[in-house]
Amino acid sequence: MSKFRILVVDDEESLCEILKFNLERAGYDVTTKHSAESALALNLAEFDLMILDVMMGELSGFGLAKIVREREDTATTPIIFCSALDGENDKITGLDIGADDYISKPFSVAEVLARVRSVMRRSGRTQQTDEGIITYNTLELNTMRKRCTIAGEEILLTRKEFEILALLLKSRGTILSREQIMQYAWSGEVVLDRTIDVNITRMRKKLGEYGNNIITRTGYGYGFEA
Amino acid sequence: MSKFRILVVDDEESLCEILKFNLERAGYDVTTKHSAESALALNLAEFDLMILDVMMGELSGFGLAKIVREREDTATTPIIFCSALDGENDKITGLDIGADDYISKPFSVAEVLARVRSVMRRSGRTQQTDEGIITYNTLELNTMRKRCTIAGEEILLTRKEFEILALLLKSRGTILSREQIMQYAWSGEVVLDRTIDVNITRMRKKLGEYGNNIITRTGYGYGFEA
DNA sequence: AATCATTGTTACAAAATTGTTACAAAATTG
DNA sequence: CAATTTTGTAACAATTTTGTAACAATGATT
Repeated sequence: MSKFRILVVDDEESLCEILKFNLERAGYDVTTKHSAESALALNLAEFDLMILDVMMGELSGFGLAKIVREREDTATTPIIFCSALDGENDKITGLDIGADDYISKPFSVAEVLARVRSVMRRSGRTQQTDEGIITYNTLELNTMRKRCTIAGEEILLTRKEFEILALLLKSRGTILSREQIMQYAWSGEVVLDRTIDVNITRMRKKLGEYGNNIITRTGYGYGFEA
Repeated sequence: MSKFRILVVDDEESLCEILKFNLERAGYDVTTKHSAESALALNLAEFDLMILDVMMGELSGFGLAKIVREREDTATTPIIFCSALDGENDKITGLDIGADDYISKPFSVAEVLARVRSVMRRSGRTQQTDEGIITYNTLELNTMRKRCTIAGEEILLTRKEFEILALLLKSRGTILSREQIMQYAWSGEVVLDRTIDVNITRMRKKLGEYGNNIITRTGYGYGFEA
């Protein structure tokens, strides 16, 4: 399993450690640096996401970000900025979004994780099928091995369940009609609508918390949402 | 065609930097100012869009907006307000002045980009959907997700409500007869006229302020207006 | 064959939605 | 302004849609 690699650049050492600890626990591969300059010594192209402090030594987070953007091999790497609290910046906290994002200190671990997930989702990196792996947070579907894991723990899904989940995850954010789901997971074979419902129910149970991510839009169908 | 020029006026320096960084990356030409007074020193007519903070020093964003509206050469420049206050009163004042959009802090970069795109679309008189998303100010209908949001906040619409609203928004500015609405949202199925009225009522309630945009033309039908 | 996991179907309960009606309010018309 | 038409909307009823347990059918495995 290829983990997502995150680079954290912040001059506050303790903050780096906290982020590293928590992000690693969430299944990410984390590298920390305490200055923009030392970060530049790394092969930046290998990171999937960067979390940069805005206020840092000579070269600020923005400065580093500009360099990252200019390099062809890192031009599209998502960046999350964070900056120290100064009262006014307090206003900018909260919200979960995508693309490049902004977090102001102090922030909660949950907040950072939410941002990271969100950015990952937006950038489509979670969908890269390099190795046929689809992930959402700690939920992982390996389409080659036909295996599903949550935080490394294997969840035994049956074939139909796996196919449906794979489709829902790949189409994350869109509501799929039962027709569409049937077309994909049953390859055109015709079964009753209710069969899909039943399979959804069975899957939700197995997925625990993640089961709640499978949403129902009455009258339309099902979808997978954050 | 030259780049789209955006003026950002906000006393929060870090926020300006973030907006500038991201908007520039999105291909816009961005100028930032930290007070309404310093913004007035610029040739305002050269901007295609302004993003103004409401709360700022002596001359507020509203004050600046009024001046912009009064000047003949900037009277039609689109304005997006942002503010930490999200009271209804603020919102109304802003929209009365002729703001094209309103974002309340905290907001995400993605949100701002979405609004900017939306304003550009409208000013370019190309109303319509990109990627199945229909917007009007902060009201957004995502036809893939079958989701309706107002300033990012989800509004739960039922299927019929969603279909009707989608039709009204797509046909913004035209009055649609109940026949037409029925044809679209009920796919030809026949129900009483009054059923549409009831669905309109239900929707208006859910949409809060935007409910007022759904207008009644006695004897004709309904429409969505600015 | 016996056992087991998977899958589809069915039936019923629960939830959500939609439609209808009745009366009040508003708009229009004579 | 009174009469009439049209619309707003609360309340209720009907219908549709979904959740899910239970069971049956299928096919794989021992």
